[in-house]
Amino acid sequence: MALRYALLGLLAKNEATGYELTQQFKETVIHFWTAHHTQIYRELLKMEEEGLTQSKTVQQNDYPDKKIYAITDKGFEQLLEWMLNKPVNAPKLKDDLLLRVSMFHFIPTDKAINFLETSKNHHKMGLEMTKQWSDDHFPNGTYKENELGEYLTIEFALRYMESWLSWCNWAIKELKKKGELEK
Amino acid sequence: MALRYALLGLLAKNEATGYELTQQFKETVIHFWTAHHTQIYRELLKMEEEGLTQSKTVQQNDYPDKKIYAITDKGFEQLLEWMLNKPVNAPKLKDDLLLRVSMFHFIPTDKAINFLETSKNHHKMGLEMTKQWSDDHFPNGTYKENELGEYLTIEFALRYMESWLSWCNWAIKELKKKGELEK
DNA sequence: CCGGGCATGTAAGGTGTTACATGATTTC
DNA sequence: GAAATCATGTAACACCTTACATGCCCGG
Repeated sequence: MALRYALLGLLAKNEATGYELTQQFKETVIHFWTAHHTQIYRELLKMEEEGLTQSKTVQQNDYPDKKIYAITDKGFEQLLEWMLNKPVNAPKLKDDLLLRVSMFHFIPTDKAINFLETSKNHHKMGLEMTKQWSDDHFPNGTYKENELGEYLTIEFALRYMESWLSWCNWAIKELKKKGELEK
Repeated sequence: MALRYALLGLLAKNEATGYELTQQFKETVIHFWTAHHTQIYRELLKMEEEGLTQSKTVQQNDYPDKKIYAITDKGFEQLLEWMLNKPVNAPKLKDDLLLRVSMFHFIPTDKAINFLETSKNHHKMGLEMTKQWSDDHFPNGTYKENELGEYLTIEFALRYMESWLSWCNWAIKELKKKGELEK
């Protein structure tokens, strides 16, 4: 059900196509919620059936036709009802890399270090890009009224990645310490 | 497929029942992978069929019978094959609270602060419990050979929760600042 | 006497992933 | 000449969640 509210939240700010919503997911929502485009399109169809959104199809000459979705009053009501009155579920993480880390005692120390170095680079790039995005959208820490949510969650994402990197450096040090002892 | 490897990883350390594996998930794995007991039982059945585990049933007088699973050589081979040669998937987070935070501009500031205060308490308790667990299992930062993975991932969990708390305090301050301006 | 722990599971439904399909235009 | 972008979706399958079921023991 939560994907639905994520989409309604975005549509409450601006009408958009499924494609645009997918892009927005990749830019900002991905830091706390993941979804594929196939899932987004499916959910948009269901919401339209239930009267939470309304769409208009726009013909284009050079590109495929597009379908612009807008939230309805009923949709916004249900969004607020969920936000204010539904229980907050516990967060769920699925981290493939950490799962491997939890079994590092089964593999050679140098391979373990390798995994962490690769992951460190990914997170470094992610941090750089998110920082850039944040600077572009909130110059000097200023934000518009309807950007409060984004402003708060992007800061979360930045801190999360920084904390990841610092943990990663610590873990690499621990493994190198262990590697030295093995020689 | 990853749940399977999480279970094999635990079984490679100690044979265990589905129930015990569920407990272990709640204690340590939950910091980077979530699974319900129903999923765990089903996966154990499938793995047995494929010869990755072997089980023996133990009769008990006061409690229900239990089924103790052990990893097979084939199971351990496949675990290593996955660890070393399969691509590492991107991490996936689903955080209901952050999803709401991303829409805080739709609700009154005091309600938003309330959400954060509640969540802060949850994370505080989680941090306390995890700290306790960590101190019990790794006194003075010492760990046994086959505990390396747990040692590294528990440190991750501690840092994650600390970073969460510090973000939460920052966000509450931002909201209070905003609340003042609105008066 | 009620709730929680012990211990296992089935069944139904909801959510997520992967592969495929279309087809023009722009960029390397 | 190949790949990416725009834009939408279907179908099949894999995975996850929720509700239900059993039944005894122990502590408050």
